[in-house]
Amino acid sequence: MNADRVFGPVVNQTASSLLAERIRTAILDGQLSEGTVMPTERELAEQTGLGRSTVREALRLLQAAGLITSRPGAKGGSVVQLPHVDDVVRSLDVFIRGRKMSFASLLETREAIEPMCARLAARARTDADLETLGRLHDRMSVKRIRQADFTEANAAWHLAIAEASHNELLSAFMSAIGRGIELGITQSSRKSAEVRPQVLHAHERILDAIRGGDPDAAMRRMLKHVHAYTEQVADWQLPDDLPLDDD
Amino acid sequence: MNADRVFGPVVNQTASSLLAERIRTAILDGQLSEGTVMPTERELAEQTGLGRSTVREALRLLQAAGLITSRPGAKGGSVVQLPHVDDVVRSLDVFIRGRKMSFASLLETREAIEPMCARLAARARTDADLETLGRLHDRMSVKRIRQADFTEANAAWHLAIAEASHNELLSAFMSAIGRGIELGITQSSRKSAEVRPQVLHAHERILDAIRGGDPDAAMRRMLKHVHAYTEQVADWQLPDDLPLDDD
DNA sequence: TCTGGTCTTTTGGTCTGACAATAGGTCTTG
DNA sequence: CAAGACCTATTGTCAGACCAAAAGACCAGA
Repeated sequence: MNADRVFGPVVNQTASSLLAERIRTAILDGQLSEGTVMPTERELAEQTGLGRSTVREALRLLQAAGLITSRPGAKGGSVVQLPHVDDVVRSLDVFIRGRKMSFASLLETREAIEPMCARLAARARTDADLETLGRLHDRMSVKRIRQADFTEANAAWHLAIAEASHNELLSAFMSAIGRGIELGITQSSRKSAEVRPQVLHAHERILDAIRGGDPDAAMRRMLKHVHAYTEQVADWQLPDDLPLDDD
Repeated sequence: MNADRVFGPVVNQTASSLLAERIRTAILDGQLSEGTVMPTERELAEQTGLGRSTVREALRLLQAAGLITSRPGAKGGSVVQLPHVDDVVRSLDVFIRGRKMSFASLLETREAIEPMCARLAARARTDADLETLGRLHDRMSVKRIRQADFTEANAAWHLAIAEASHNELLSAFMSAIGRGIELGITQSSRKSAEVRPQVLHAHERILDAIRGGDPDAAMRRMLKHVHAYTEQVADWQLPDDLPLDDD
């Protein structure tokens, strides 16, 4: 019998991370529900036998994960909360920027996610969703709109599609990559003004399918739309002068 | 003029979170590259004019985001590191579990992501990827395999597909939802043994397409596979007795 | 009665100084 | 020259103090 690699490395957790882990699992297992106010730091220190600063470091760990918020003052304290979309978006943003993920990877990911968003939106969209989408479409349709405004409204439109899917996970993914995509587009879109009519037309057709409750058409048209855009970007980036970053 | 709601809430950031934010942007902007050892806590305290405990809380905030690790001892200190896949997976896991996302949402998300993974894998797969996939497939093909082992190997196979796409973001997404999917499957798969031959056959056809470098076929077959599975699960859950959780 | 101050109390936020635990380097000694 | 003792720098933890903020009680004056 081979006895190599039987024992993994011993890590020696810190007290603060152990306490944070205990509280985290308590929250995720439902023992501490949203809105519950935790004991005061001094009480926690007493209960756990740790110092107050150690307890505070554990709370910072949880705060960074979006699982608690702390407020000073009477009736203050650390309040349990469910992780908000913003928290996961920030985490993904750090990952994307930290790993310097390529624009192409982001476009690939979008091409995977958005058609499904459109598909689900065609089923789950509410009247409020349709109203938001219509308003954003109008904002994009303004004649002689400035490029920055167009790009921003475009990003908002795509995000609104994701939210109309009423799948929190997919819309969180879209929020996370949307930022990077928008940034990449503004860097490589000096000639994108000429494709605006096509973009608007594609959006209209997608919106029609979603309004009409036709999941298959919505998905198909969205796939075509984002795929065309990906190809377009590849066209711009390959033949032209390559230095795109200008800040 | 209406003067209501002109002023939003004032937040009053803490010193520790401000410092953490400064360091975070320094890291993401590349001013602090991976492997850099930060100044000691006492130095940071002196440089910033803050107390050491405040500096430490800022470091815990960054540690939770996976941007630094700290080690005691001489030549120790806080070392800058890029966020690892595990960090973003943990964040997503907290989100999924905390928000109690439905099994259906996870399946929808998988249905969006995995076909694209298969598509990209058909282009980017290495020999090592193919070898891993083959080995996992063999593990699943063992006759009279126990259900738990089958489910686990199945999850590993799907994850390996995502990794073969060589798109870090997509494979991170798959890791994150894989856990929840596996859990949901074990809860609703008392009769899933009967579909094993179909699963194995679908996997073989997908693998063939990936080996042959046929992105369209790989994507199409994967879509069919996961979609069929989703329908299957819906069939199981609707007509049968509903109480599925047994722990 | 209502509005705005002022005090009190409770709580998180920060600072200081100390010691423990750890891990790398150095020196001693067989 | 190698094994172990010692040294030292650094994070981990603790205790105690004070500051800052927030909520409620109380009060004064229009």
